[in-house]
Amino acid sequence: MKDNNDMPGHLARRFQQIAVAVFLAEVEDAGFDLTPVQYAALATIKANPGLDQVTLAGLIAYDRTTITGVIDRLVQKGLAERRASSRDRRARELEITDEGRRTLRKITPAVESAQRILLRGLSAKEGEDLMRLLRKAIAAGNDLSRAPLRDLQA
Amino acid sequence: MKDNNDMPGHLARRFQQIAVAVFLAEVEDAGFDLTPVQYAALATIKANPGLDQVTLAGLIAYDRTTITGVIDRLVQKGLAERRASSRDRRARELEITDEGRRTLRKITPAVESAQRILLRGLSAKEGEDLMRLLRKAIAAGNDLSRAPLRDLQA
DNA sequence: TGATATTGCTCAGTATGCTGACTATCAGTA
DNA sequence: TACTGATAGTCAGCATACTGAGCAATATCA
Repeated sequence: MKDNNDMPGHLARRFQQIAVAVFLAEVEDAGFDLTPVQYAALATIKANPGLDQVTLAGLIAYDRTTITGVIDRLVQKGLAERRASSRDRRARELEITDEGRRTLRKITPAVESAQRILLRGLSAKEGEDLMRLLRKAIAAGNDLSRAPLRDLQA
Repeated sequence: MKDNNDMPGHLARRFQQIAVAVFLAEVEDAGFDLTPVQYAALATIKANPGLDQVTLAGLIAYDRTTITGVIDRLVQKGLAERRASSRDRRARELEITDEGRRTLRKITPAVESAQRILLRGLSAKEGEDLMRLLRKAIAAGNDLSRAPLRDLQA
């Protein structure tokens, strides 16, 4: 009888569950209200000004139907803006606002703290190993989900 | 500038995303309609007949408010039964049905296949290492989520 | 025993994440 | 240029996850 602890799928779920909880706790302690998903989206918008939603989704491996709601909430919080593209009238160009920039800057220590806490049971080397193995497994399975990671086409 | 790939939290999300996609695909190929969460709950009910919902939630680290809907769906599919406890009238005792037992038996190869696919980018040793490191990180962070893993009190 | 705390469960509300369908638009080609 | 297929975005619907509140029942202890 296989135990849950022998199932990588179950370990994946647990690890993610803890990651989200730690992130939210650290960010709230810092006085902010931002989810891991919203943070990743905002940071990626900042790094790629004017990108469209599909490109953003590809860069962080979100489903295109999920990103709609995430951006809705970033816009509602005044952290990002969505405007029609002049080149392609189907597309929306995304920009970070000054408020979004400020928030990102101030929230960074909490985000980094969350990453440390998530690995607190491991030595530095073990943490590196875990990340390396996760990256490798993820790369091999990238195309198995509906929302694979995609590079910038540039 | 820290890349997403250097954030264990982001890797956790991607790994879990792929794990769910692989599980659902394998199970559907086998002709069944069961989510990873439903599978874990059903298998745990089978292994611990008559357990109550809070205990079940603790054994698989689900939130108590999440388990309600999961069990609803297992009951609706005819795979499990929920009955009032005679010892404690607040509690519900959970049982697997014959249909549930049959489903579990027939679905096992697909579930095991999903676990293999999830690690297909890794060697056997790397897969073992990944699981060991995940277990260690999870153990250290167990109490950081609202739904920690709990042992049977017996 | 009676007041208080705790526990098992449910519900409303919010945020992912997905499937599948739909509209508007664009791109390529006959 | 008219047709065809692909693409960007949205929406409805379903299944986790969680917060916080509430109800009923049990446990505890003065």
